[in-house]
Amino acid sequence: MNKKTIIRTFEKIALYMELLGENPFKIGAFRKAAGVLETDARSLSEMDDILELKGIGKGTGAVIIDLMEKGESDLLKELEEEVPKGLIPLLKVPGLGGKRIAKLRKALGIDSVESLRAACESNEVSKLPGFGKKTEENLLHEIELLGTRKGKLPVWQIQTIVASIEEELREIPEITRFSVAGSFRRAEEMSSDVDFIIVTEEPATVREKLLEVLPVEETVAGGDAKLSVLLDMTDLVDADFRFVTDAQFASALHHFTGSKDHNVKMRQLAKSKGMKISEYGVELEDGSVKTFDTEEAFFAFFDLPFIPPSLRKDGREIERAQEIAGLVKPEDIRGDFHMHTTWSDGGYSIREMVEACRAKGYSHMVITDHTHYLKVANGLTPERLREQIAEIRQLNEEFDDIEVFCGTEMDILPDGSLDFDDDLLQELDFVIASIHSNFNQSQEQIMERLHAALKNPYVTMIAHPTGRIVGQREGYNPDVPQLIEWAKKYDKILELNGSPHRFDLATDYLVMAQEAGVKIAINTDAHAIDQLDLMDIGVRYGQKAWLKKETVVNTWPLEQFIREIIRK
DNA sequence: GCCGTTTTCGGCCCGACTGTTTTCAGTCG
Repeated sequence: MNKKTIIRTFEKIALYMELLGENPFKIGAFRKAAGVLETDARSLSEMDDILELKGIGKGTGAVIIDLMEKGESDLLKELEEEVPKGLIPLLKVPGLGGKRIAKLRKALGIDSVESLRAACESNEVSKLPGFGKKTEENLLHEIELLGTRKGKLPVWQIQTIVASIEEELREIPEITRFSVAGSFRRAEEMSSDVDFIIVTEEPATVREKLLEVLPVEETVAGGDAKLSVLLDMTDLVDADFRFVTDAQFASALHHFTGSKDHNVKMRQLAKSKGMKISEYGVELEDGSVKTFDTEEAFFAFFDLPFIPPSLRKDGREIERAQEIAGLVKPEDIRGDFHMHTTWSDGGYSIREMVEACRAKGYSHMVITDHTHYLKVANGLTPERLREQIAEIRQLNEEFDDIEVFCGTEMDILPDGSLDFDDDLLQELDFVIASIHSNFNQSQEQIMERLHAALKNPYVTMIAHPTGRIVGQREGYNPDVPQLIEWAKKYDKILELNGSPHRFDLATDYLVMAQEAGVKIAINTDAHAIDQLDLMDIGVRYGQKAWLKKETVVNTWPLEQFIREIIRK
């Protein structure tokens, strides 16, 4: 028996109870119990007090005992016998929740999507109390759409969508200010929708203009407080716009940034002090509503530091609030150590990249073009690299406000050898090693390749260590705990590639790496000037792993960087 | 079902919108 099984059992029980239209708080109790086990870092064998945990009581405890003693849960078995499996997909139909499903089943014997479709078509549903013609039509419509609607979209796709919506919002004069909220603002890897907070005195006008300028496929809901639409932007995506007054902005932004669990925890905290949080402000004991100029002021009102959106997750961030001051912040970053130029597959010259980094106020940077194995990227031969080194050294003389270091992003070849000899590597300041080929090798082969790079005394860092593309490609499946152990042993940096396509290493691995005492570099891997701006989202992603400022080598002052990182 | 320095009963975050009602239930986020 392992923890995962217990968690899954709780979730299944909750699901079946939902289909039965059970008391939502009872359902919530099982979900909460699952969450308690999920967030506890210990393995099952390390938890001798599992029945004592807050959130585990008589009912949930009995399930755990059942699972431990018999390997199965009587409660779940009973539920599985009682509830037809065909009902489960019905929860995916928008507009259908546990109560309505239970009613449909009781009144009409609905036990699957198909039987619901038939009942709608023969107009039986609209005859039920609480249901009507419109509901029946909507259900039929949603059943048709079932499965065609896209699930969550990866952050890099959401980023493009957000940018194009923001362009439209800027053009509407009735909007005084706005902000994206929701999971994108929290730097989540995947989002199921996009949320915007809009300050306006004329919500109806703004709503009509939005419906005009956006590629609206369907209007889900529209009132004076919000507009919900389905947009057709390369993919179909749900978008929510909330209209608030200027005074309500900070509270609304906090509320619609979430996460849900974070909000619940904040509201419980307020409640314990006799106050009530809503998206419009904080209702005090005397019934008056206090609003805030900024989210900072909102948190300060509850004696909390500003909790960055990326950290707003399961509510535990509120208990860990005193750690936040020591975490890496975008403004701590002093340099970017992974970028490409026209020498390989980048779009801008070295000089243009340097100017762009100067404009960002960086004190140092590393140019890291590809190496000759990567022919598709016009990788540098040893000769061209030596020419590039000369050019960088000369260019560096021109600037006294930034230090430009010579680097490379060297391929680790399929046979485990490196693309350049040590003689050449030792002429460089900073050597990145990375895998761009033969992802389908066995884990042993992949690890041999990584080990070869880590053992090399001239290698500084492993870039995008797993090779994943968020929401699209798994990568080459390295044994990451082993990789972290080696990085520590050979004193190498592991990258958090801040490009939203990658976010590599992922959060859980970053936590492991930091705990192991491994240094992390957050880089943009920019192939163009504007991509240098990805540092911001990269850092915010890193905050999800509670990366401390000192863990992230990009925050180190130039002198420390030279002393501890640059090869002489 | 779980919880409790006001509690072992009565709460459990809060509000918008839709469609059904004729004041509100259900769903959603």
